[in-house]
Amino acid sequence: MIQCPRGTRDFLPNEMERRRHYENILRRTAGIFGFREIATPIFEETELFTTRSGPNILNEIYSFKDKGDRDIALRPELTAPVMRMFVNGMSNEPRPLKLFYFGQCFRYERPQSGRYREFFQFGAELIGNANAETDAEAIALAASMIKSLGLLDYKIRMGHIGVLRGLLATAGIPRDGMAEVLQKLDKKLYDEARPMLEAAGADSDAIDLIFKITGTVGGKEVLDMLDLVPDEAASYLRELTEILEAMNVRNVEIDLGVVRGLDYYTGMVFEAEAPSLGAEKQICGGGSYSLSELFGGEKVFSTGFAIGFDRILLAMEKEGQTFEGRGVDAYVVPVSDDVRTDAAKIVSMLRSGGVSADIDIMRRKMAKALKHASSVNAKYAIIVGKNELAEDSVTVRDMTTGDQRTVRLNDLASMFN
RNA sequence: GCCGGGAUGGGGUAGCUUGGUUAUCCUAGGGGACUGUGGAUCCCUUGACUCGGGUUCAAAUCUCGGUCCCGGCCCCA
Repeated sequence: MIQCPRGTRDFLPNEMERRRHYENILRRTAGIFGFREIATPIFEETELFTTRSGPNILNEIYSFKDKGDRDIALRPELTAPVMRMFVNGMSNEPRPLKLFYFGQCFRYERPQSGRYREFFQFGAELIGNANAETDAEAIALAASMIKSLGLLDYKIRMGHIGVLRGLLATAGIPRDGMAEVLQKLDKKLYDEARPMLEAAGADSDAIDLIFKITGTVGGKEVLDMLDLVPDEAASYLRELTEILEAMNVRNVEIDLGVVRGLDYYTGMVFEAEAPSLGAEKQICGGGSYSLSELFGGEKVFSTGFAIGFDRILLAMEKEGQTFEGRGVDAYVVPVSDDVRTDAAKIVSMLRSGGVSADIDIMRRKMAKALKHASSVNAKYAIIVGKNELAEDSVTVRDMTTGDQRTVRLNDLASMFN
């Protein structure tokens, strides 16, 4: 038997219906915020991703030569493709551009809980400016999306990449040595970060300050600590916080230890996590960045984020949230073989009227057909028999209550509106 | 890349330690009992030992390797 390739999944009808349901909630929410959907190719020239993230990602992506000897890669994320699209064809559009996408991405990684080789991301990019309003809009959308799905246990943390970089630079940490330290600070592994900072020549006062600032998480009061390190980031975050409050986004914690893995983030960065997911708990990540110039365009500041759709669904499952699929509205049951043609006319009439309608095509006897209607969650069974047809009518059975009544064919479609 | 646990009909499982008849049970699918009324009951039926090698008279069971799944580490653009 042939299995799914490692790290991929089949989605059966029930699961697919559930996924579509939540996808559409996200689409609607993005639309409410004035974002418009786009789509880019599943595969791109490999160079797009190495330009963005460096040659090392080749180990982590699906890349290959096509028959024309082109270097091709399955997209591992969507920010780079969107920025490519922007540079190629949208750079003269009125700004800001507010774009969102939903699609699968591929990474060649060891699968585990909440991590697949084919996974789905829902994301948004706001292209055009680097200011607090832009960042607030992006965070507000992300927060609203998570909320609209109905996830209960999660938190959003917001920081500023400039604060930490500034602190580390002041402490004398060379730029190329920052990544490793930042990573430890992000996870709040101070015991591991301290020797690294000491080795780089930072004195203990500087280290204490770094730990204090990255270790405090909370509301606006956290910003007061920034007085210790005068920086434009402080006033920027104050402004951003104010706008978020005005937009009624109140569940965002300030955490100056938030670090995103990539260099191209320029200012605000944020993440959302669902604690129930354990190791792969991050469900959303983003920030403000500048990428377009890497792809040959002018330099334009953007803010974007991506939501891990599979993970957020997983988190909702862990919260015990269930999804009830919808069956058809009407299931047409011919009482006997000699009325099958009439039954076909009736199901066709219903469908023309926009009613989701199904019909027995297994040539089952009536009792079995009703049983089947029940097992596919039909709301009503439309029983087509000779007696009723003589009066241009059918019997409509409510499958939940068992109530039956006779309905004239002319009135049938309208009873579903 | 590293560590651990797994894989038995479509789904869920028993059997494995101690190799031995036709591989257990529940559920699901198809048909029937029921000639115009579902979810009940009964009967019939479909359908599985992850793959490959080894040990053995004999392997679901022991052994080695592959594949895939689950959990953790690393990483996470």
